[in-house]
Amino acid sequence: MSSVAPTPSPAPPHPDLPGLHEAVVRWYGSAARDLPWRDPRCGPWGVLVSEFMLQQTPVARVLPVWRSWLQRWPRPEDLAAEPAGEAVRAWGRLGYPRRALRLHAAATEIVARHGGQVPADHAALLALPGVGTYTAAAVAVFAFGDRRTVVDTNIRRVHARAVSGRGLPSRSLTAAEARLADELMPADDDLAVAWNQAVMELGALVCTARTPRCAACPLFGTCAWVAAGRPAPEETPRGQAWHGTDRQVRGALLAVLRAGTEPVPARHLLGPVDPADLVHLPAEGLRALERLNGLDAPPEQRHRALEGLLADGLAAEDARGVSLPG
DNA sequence: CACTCGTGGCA
DNA sequence: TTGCCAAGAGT
Repeated sequence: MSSVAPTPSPAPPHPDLPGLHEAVVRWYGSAARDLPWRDPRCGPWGVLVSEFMLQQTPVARVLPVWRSWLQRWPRPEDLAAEPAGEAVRAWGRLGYPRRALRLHAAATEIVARHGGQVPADHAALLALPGVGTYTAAAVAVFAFGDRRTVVDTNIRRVHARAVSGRGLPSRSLTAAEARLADELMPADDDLAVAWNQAVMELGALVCTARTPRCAACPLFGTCAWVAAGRPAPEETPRGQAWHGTDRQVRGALLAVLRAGTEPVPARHLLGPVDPADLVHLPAEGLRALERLNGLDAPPEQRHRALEGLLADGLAAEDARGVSLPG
């Protein structure tokens, strides 16, 4: 037996995993926010709705919309029973309104294929429109208590700093990162759920992107990034263009469509609009039109933005009767 | 993999 | 004031 080559033992991801788990979960117990979708009585539908809304959107802006949404549509079948346009309108100013369309489509599919109940099965969750890697894992863990690795932007940042000693994670998720996240997971089911939730909260409240509050961090003493002298990030994230792009125009068009209670002719959206020509719109719609008129984007850009909206699934009836010219 | 898709608060 | 950033998904 002495001739057998020694099996290379994989390097441990962290010198003291139990200590790491204990420190972060304990911190969560004293510092976590009291969010309604964390209430055990919330249910899978409330969790699913929250995860859709929280995609690229801060908690503070989600809270009021989430409350009114669940009050109006307490079950998937309640949402599925209404036109997708109502979902877009109720989405308000959360941004990325395609999420509203996909949430409506997900509710429809939950009714059609899962008896109106949010599926507990991870593969079934992943198959729902608008549900990707993160959201499927989050719902499986936070709504159904699965032991599954959750990786979001907060968790990636905590891992990158506290464990890997880097200023920020890379732009896109690497295989090494995913493997590290797996290796850091507690073996115990309940502790794994708490770990996922706690690391995410730590990234959201303390280990923030721009000005981390290291003095308040439970990992300050063991953080690899602090130990390395808090080196600057290796790659800086790319900016998100807005001014002068059709993205800006798209937002203005959406504001008009949301506010309108009557069908809005497409020609009113494509060029400068005389508000006197649209007296049937409520005040909010008029203000949105004034904003649209104030944009410096050329008419061609407005055409492309409107066509982009329609291509995204804002069909005529969904968007209160918008029709293309001609 | 790089790119796009809204919106608003804050450093 | 301007740019960064936020519980991603789909292509």
